[in-house]
Amino acid sequence: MVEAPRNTRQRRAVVAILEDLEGFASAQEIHDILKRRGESVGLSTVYRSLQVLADAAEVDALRNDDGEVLYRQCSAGHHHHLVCRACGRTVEVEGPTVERWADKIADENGFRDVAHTLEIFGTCSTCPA
Amino acid sequence: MVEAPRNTRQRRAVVAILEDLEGFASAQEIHDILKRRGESVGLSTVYRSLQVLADAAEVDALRNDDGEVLYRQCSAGHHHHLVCRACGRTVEVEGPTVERWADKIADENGFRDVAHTLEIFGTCSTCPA
DNA sequence: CGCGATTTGACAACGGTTCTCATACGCATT
DNA sequence: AATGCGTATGAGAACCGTTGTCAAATCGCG
Repeated sequence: MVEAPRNTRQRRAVVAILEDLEGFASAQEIHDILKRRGESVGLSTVYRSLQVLADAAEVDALRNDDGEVLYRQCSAGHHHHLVCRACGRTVEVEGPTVERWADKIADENGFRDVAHTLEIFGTCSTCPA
Repeated sequence: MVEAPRNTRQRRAVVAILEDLEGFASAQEIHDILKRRGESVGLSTVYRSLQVLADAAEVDALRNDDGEVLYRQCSAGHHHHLVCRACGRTVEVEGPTVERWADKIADENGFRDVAHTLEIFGTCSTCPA
């Protein structure tokens, strides 16, 4: 049995931010927001909390073009994202057809332990060009 | 009119490696291969060459889970990749259905300038678990 | 409370990538 | 061939996101 994680002020604060945000944000952005709110949390702790949450599949993580990892509180189950490059606003999308297609392709080529990444990036209607 | 890039020994060497490789490789791997072959090229130059090639769409670039950028000489036209996590061996795949699906989703949500990333990762038949 | 194990945070370290700048060299022109 | 201009190169430093370190703080169970 794995130890339950402790309920610390810091972890609660990080989770609270994630609940407020509707889009993806980087660890450093979340760290900045916390600092601005006066609930300062060490940067290492922010990273650790996000890792734990990501491992527990309570948040989704993806990498932007710059190689930064972005986090977001997401609904359960397999889904993909339509992300605004400008503001981070995100729509969760599902594509059962795509899942099947990817698995079939991999199978046909003899690949095992298959996973796939699929993200759609664009500029959302409320952001300027 | 843009200046044509110069035809240097170094750039030729990098291109030659890419022609030999069948899978994705990182800049550092390519740098190592060059060193092993005795055609040493500075690491900065390898990075620069790959950037130039990627900008010219002569090579494809993608990020692995570790955040490293991998490069590969690819055929023209839009396609995706089935990549072996272990050895980098890569199969180019096309999914017209997926393209249409992604564009439709983005359109329905009012997103412009849409792009998408889609890679399938697995372990190929010649690599151990 | 009191104790032990976990968590925190300031800071160092790390790894991939980019920048700097003096030198080398491709290439068009004589 | 020799010249000159400007880009390319390379060694090393700098950068930046992220992870590791470790002593001090703190959670929560008894």
